[in-house]
This record gives sequence, C-alpha cells and structure tokens, in this order.
Amino acid sequence: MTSDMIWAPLFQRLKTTTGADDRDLEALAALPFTLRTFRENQAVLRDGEQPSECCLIADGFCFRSKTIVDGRRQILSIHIPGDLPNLQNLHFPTVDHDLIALSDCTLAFIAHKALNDLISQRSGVGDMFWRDTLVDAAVSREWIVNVGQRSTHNRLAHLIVELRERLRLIGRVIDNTFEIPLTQEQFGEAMGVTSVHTNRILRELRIDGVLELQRGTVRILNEHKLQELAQFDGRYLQMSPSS
Amino acid sequence: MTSDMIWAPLFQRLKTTTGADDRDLEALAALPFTLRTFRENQAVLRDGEQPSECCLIADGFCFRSKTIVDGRRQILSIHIPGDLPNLQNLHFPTVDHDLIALSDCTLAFIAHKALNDLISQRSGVGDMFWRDTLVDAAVSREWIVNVGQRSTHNRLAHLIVELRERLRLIGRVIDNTFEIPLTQEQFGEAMGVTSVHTNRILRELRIDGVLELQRGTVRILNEHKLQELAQFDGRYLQMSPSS
DNA sequence: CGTTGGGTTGATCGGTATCAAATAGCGTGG
DNA sequence: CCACGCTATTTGATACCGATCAACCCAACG
Repeated sequence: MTSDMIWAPLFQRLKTTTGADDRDLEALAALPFTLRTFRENQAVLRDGEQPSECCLIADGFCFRSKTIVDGRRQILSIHIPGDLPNLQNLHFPTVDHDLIALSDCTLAFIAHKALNDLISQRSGVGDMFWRDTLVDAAVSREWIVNVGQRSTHNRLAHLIVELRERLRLIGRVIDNTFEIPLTQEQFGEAMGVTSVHTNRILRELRIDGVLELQRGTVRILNEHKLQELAQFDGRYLQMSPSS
Repeated sequence: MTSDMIWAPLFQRLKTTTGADDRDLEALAALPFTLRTFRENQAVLRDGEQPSECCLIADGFCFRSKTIVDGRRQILSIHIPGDLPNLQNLHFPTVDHDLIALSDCTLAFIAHKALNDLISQRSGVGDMFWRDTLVDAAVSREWIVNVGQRSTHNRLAHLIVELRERLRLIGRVIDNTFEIPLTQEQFGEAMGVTSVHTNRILRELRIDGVLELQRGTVRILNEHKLQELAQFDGRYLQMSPSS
C-alpha cells in the first residue's frame, strides 16, 4: 500500500466537502504515520483509553459503538476509508465509546504531537479538521432522527443511501452496487432494532425490488423506490464545497 | 442584562470543560454583539438559512430539531444559557435543521467576521470553539444511544440527568430542582415517543417517587432510583478540565 | 466432514402508537 | 371577577409493530 493510496480517500473527501487548500494537503501527506492492521471485530480503541495518536482508515471499515449496562449495543457511526474516527482525541484525551474494526482493516496512526505541530503552523489544517468533526456531528444528528422518528423501512433505506453517498465520494460505488460488510445484526444495532427484525425488513425490500443485501454487498435495484423510502436530504454531509 | 451576565454561563462552561485561558475569555468578552429576544416557539434559525452570525444563549432555552416529510419531528439537542448552538455555521454556511426557542429567550448574536478575526489572532479561541463542537457531537452520540437502545423509562431518566448536570454547571439547580420548560410532547420528541406515552412514563416515575415534573420544573425525589434508571456516565460531557 | 456464524422463518408477548375523550391550567377580554 | 378558548395533561380502549424465544437452514472453512 503506497502512501498515495493511504491519503487519497481523505483528500478526496476534504476537497469535496470543504474545498481544501493543496498546500495544506501536501503538508498533511508529509506527516509520519504508522500502519497497523486489525482483524474483523477487533477493537481499535476501547472506551476509556487515552490514545496518543489519531487514526486514518486506509483500508477497510470500522464503527463506533456504545454498550449499555444490560449488554445492548448501539452503533454510533460507520467509518470508511478516508475517515478520521478519533479526531476528538486531539482535544479530549479519553475516548467515550468503542471503535471496532468492521472488517479486516488497515489504519494509519498519526501522533497527536505531529498533528498539533502542523495545525499550529498551518491554521488551514486545523480548520479542515474542525470542519471534519462538524460533519461528523451533523451525521450523528441525522442518526438521531433516523432511530427516533423514521419507520424501520425508511430507517434502513436512509442508512443505505447515506452509506452509498459517502462511498460514492471515494469511488466505491459501481453500478449502484457497493460493499459494506455489515451483518444484519450490525445493521440492526445501527438502527436500534433486532437482527430478526432487520432480516424481515430486508426481505420486504428484496421482495419489493428495492435492494438486495448479500454478504456485505448492497445492490440497489430500484433507485426511485429507495429514494421514496429514504427521503434522503444529503445536505448534512456537506458534499459540495461551500454548500 | 449586563454584558457580564451574558458571558458568564459560557465562560463557566468553557473553564470547567476545557480549562480556558483567561486572556482568551477576555478577548471573547470584548467582542461586539447584538441582543435579540425570541418568543416561545419562535424560530431562531430555519433549515436552509445562511446566518452571518453565531448566537449565544444569554437567557432562556432553545432546541434544535428536524422535521421529516410525514410531519414527525425529532428534537436533536436542548440548549441552555451559555450554549453556542450554531457554531457550525462558522464553517458551513447553511443550517441543516431548525433552531427554535423553547421559552422566551434572549440571544446574543456575534458576527462571523468578528469571531473569525479573533480566532485568527488567538488560536486558543478557535481551539475552545472546536472543543465546544466536539462536546456537542459527543452529546449527539449519547442521544443516539438513548433513542436507539434504552427503554423509555431509562431514556427519560437519562435525559433528565443530562439536563441536570449541564444546568448544575451554570448554577441552575437548587435542592435537586431545576427549570427546563419542555412540555411532555417535547420530551417525547426528544426521546422518539409520543406525548401520551411520555405522560405515562412520567406518571410511573412520579408514583415510584423518582421525580416530579410540573410546568417545566423538574424535582428529583429519589436520587438513587434516578441513577439506577439513568445509568448515567457523564464523561461525554467533558465536565472536568483535561478529563 | 463437523463446526460455526450468519441468515431465515414461525409463534407469541409486550410495549407503544393511535384514536378518542375528559380534565386541568392559563391568558385574554368582557 | 367570570367566561371563554387555547393548550397541556391525563386516562382509556384498541391495534400493531417489533422483541423475544425457538428452531432450522445454509455456506464457509478448518
């Protein structure tokens, strides 16, 4: 894996969502990092840890989650290549949730010190990161709406469309088909329903010809029906510079 | 309302959660602002607007919300004096949700230009604001857990405790009693349940001697039972410097 | 092969929405 | 001061969504 491949998805995203300055990106790409690989289901960060580095997803997928006392688990966000899932630890030492590898994945770890030095030299880098955390927050708010108000069919459709839009930005959607290695149980944990119920919703969507999900591959069969269910307004993803 | 009263709750929060530098706070307090008052239920910002100012809640309460196509509304966050509910517009021009006055309230509007100038002069101010948005994001994640996984009793208890902790920080809790002018319907919209169901949960909590809610006044009757229900872990609020 | 983890289906139960109606509290104007 | 109207709260009856429990299927893999 070349350094180029590691930075490309992040740069793609930063350029599209925030109109990044090329010099800032060059400076970023010059930062030293350490690659580490994780296996499916392995914890990258655990609730309570105090990491001294931020990580960039170079390849594979991760998710944030919180587990409550009775053992129920909520997935808080899904992270794809190019995401920086723990930028918040630049400011707050302790992570307040788990970060877990959804698939085997490769993460680039960048020392807080190196990042902070760069940010103090180039304020544009800090601004980009701040914007990144703002989009992250906007996604979380949309997820509150998803689990709080939408019917489970709409909920699943919305989640699928969000993932597709984000994956499309990094070139991971081909023929309305994309890989997202979530099990039905994990889809359920992201939506606040059980895996059994997720299974039934998926069956209905399949029967209605909306979409198919097979071993982590989502295939959209009827874009119109999907949109109707998802009622997706992607502005919160900030996918055009200065939107 | 003196300038002191307007800034005090924000400074209280910034000092407690992020260990703010006094010079940064002085510089902040020197910023020009315009006071505007809003009536209960009046929109401060509407989805799609492009404000040129950020607002600070000087007095009263607001909430963020999103309304989906079928008319259902989700409350995304509740804002109390000292909160900066639209800092995100410093970076992204368009608001992607509504900001509505929960009670009659007074807001101080500070021009983006003035804020950006100050941030570029004093990077510590930018850092404080970034941290503020990070806490905001952490609260949103906790709300995802709340609506996604907790039983409605636990959900209400958790929401109550979160509000109490935040209000306590700005000196608004006396004898385990505090004002938060949410109707039962609005509690429901924050939790993803109907007002009828909220009413029934409240009745049970009242009968069990946990808490009382009357016209916007919450009185905690049994702290132990409340804690047991809420299972509240307040780390996400970052209420001690360098936690 | 046997084992295992995910997926699928069925039966039943409980929690919440929904619909409806009565009650209580509050602000306004007569 | 009272009458009125509006809104919030409260309660009841019923329907339905989704959880739970249980079983079985299936493909991947050691």
